[in-house]
Amino acid sequence: MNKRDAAETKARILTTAERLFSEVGFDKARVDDIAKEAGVNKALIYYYFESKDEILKTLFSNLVEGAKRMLAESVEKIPDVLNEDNYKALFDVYIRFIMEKRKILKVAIAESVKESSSISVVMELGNLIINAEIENIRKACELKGLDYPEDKNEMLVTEFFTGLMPFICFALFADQWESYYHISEKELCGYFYEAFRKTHLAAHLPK
Amino acid sequence: MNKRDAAETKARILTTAERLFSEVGFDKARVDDIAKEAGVNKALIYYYFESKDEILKTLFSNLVEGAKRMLAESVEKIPDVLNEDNYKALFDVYIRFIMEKRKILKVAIAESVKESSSISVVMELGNLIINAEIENIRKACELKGLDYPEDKNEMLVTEFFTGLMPFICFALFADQWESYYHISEKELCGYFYEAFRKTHLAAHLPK
Amino acid sequence: MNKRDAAETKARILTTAERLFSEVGFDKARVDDIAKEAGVNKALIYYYFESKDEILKTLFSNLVEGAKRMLAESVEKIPDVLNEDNYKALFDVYIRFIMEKRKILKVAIAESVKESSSISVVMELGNLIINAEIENIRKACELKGLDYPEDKNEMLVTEFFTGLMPFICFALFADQWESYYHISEKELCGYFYEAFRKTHLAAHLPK
Amino acid sequence: MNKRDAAETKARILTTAERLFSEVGFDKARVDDIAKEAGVNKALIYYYFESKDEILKTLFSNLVEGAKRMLAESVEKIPDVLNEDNYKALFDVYIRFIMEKRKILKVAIAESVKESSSISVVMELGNLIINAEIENIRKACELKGLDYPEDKNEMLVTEFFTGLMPFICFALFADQWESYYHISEKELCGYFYEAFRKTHLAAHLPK
DNA sequence: CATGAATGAGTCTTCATTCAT
DNA sequence: GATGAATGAAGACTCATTCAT
Repeated sequence: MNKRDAAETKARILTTAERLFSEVGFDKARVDDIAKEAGVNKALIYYYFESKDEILKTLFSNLVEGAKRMLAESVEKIPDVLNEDNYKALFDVYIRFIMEKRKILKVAIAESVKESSSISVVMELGNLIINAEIENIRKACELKGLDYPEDKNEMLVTEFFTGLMPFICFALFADQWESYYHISEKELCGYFYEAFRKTHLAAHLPK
Repeated sequence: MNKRDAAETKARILTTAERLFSEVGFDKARVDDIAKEAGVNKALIYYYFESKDEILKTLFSNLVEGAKRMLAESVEKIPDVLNEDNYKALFDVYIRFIMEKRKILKVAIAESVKESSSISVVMELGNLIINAEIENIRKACELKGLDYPEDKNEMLVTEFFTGLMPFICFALFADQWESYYHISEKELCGYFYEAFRKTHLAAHLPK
Repeated sequence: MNKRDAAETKARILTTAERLFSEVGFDKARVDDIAKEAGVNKALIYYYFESKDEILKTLFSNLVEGAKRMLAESVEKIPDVLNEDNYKALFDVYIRFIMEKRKILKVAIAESVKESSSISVVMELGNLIINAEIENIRKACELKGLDYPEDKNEMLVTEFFTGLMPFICFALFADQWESYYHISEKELCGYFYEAFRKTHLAAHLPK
Repeated sequence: MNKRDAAETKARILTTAERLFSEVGFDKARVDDIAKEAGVNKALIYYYFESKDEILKTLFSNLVEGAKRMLAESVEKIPDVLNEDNYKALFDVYIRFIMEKRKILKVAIAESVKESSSISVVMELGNLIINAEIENIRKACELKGLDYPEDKNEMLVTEFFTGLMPFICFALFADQWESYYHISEKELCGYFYEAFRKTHLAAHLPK
């Protein structure tokens, strides 16, 4: 096999692992099943990864890298986030990102909640995103000549718990919500934007 | 041993299981360890519970029962939730509940995120709480002679994703937050109230 | 099962492990096979022993204990070892001990030769035996009014490499020798005593 | 690569395997590690050797060939072994050989002790050496006009268990002995010669 | 109620060996 | 000769659960 194929094989292992981890949880996912469903020999998994743990770490660091890329792109494209159209554009970028990563996000939440995970991915990822967001807001305020809220801590808390977390929870529970309340993803997403706009955006706008 | 002790033993098993489940996750928690740390013989656990799964189910249904009790009490004590003082009182009730149950909530989230859990506890619990909340708001609007928002779906989405989820995530990540950002639980809680008030309450109040 | 049986089970595991370790070597011996041949469930082995390694350690410490007991008894029963009849009696005690322990001795040698084994059992066991032997000689010299050899190091070397090692190697290779040179164990043992007497005892006797 | 390099590669594999086998034992030594430490691709090992077993066999047959060479040379150079100076010279030849081969000797002993090894290297090597030795003695007796001991079996036993085995055990345990009793290799070797001379040579000399 | 002993079905990981290029 | 990728067959250890007393 040439390098192209080798990379593809490794990627297939990662994708399969991600799916299985999210479906049954990291601990219950069997390396045997990853191998079977990825169509590779089990030992090959250990040729590419040191352990089941390392697969997870790789997935997590891919997630963080993805977030960094997403943030860099969005900061470039969307200038004034306090303008409502732009806000919607940013919302869409986030939603797309979060829905694309929903599988690994489920795993990230489940694992981050455990005591062992010293610095959990969720904290790492969260810190990244809320700081970017705060920077967005700072720049928008500057642009608009608005007062920039001075309390960094309060901003962090606001962005994390009432900004980011609703998003992540949306990724976590959108599908269950849809079947529980018999509503389509599109509708749900619409409602969610409304809810988010009225609560989170509102808090950022000048009264 | 008399019934007093038996009940106490069973409770000790549950408390220990809850702690271990939250510390390492349900799947990684070992019945052996529950036994050891609860100071009972492993076989005794199987005398009281059919299986490890049943322990979890018991914990989950205790959680739901607790939520029902909390909601019933709060509805009784706090009439107009759109009044800010009352809102703070309700916030405190919720925070106390959620922080008291943080351990089992971690497990609930981790398990609910899996595909297997057909009707996840989080959806069940969420449904309970957001409906109570909506009823609270309805009554407050009635009391105040305000227009009651007609779109039930939007309210549900709002309450779940921007109301309840921040709370639950607070329970999930408060401790990690504290050590990550070097801030005390009390301060964090203060910031969280501010954030919550500015986003969520704001959305409910007439402009 | 009562304590009698439990102890018996544990002993059966040890005996079977000892046999398998000596037959195929520690590394190639399978825990599965120990279980099967001891007639116990594999998991039970891990109920009694932490690991395959711990089984080996137990066997080794039993060997050392056995040696201590043997030495204590022989020192009590046999006073003047430089008297030839007594020397033969001591030889018989050693031969019996070494042949009884030949299985675990094979494992001990094979493992002690590896670099990992910081303080190898063979050194530990050897030290025990050669010091006892030196003490025997010292007492015999005293009894007889003979000069006691003053160089401790030379005595240690002599006892270890030309006293103990031939014995241990006898335990290691007696069976192979018998089939290679078509000679019975009894004959071989007779020749070995002669050889030992002429070399080792001779060196201790006054010229 | 030309033949020079190929031979050198093969030799490097053998040397590395010998070292690893002696350090951790044949069974625990991994072909992967041999490859890595020899700086060759793992598959290349299988180009030169049929299997891991064949590597060991090659090492063992090299050992036997080396022994034959050593014996042939010593028989040529050293005529009367019962003369003490010559005896010392022979001792030195043996010691040099045995110390040079100590690594593979450790493996040989560890493997020979197992039941599987039908005709163990140690028996083969031993037979070679003790027969040469007996022939040495026979010639020396003839030369000196001494009676040559008639019992072949007793001679074999003597040479093997009290002559060869102390030497081999010296190779096996010299390093452990040095660190255990805090003594240099040179000192140890001196003591060993004394011990050997007083026990083994003594038995061969006319009283 | 309580316990020490026992078990079946996993579950991760390893490793000698081979294949394709 | 040389190599990266791939594989089958194990192997140590685990764990929820049950049994006998």
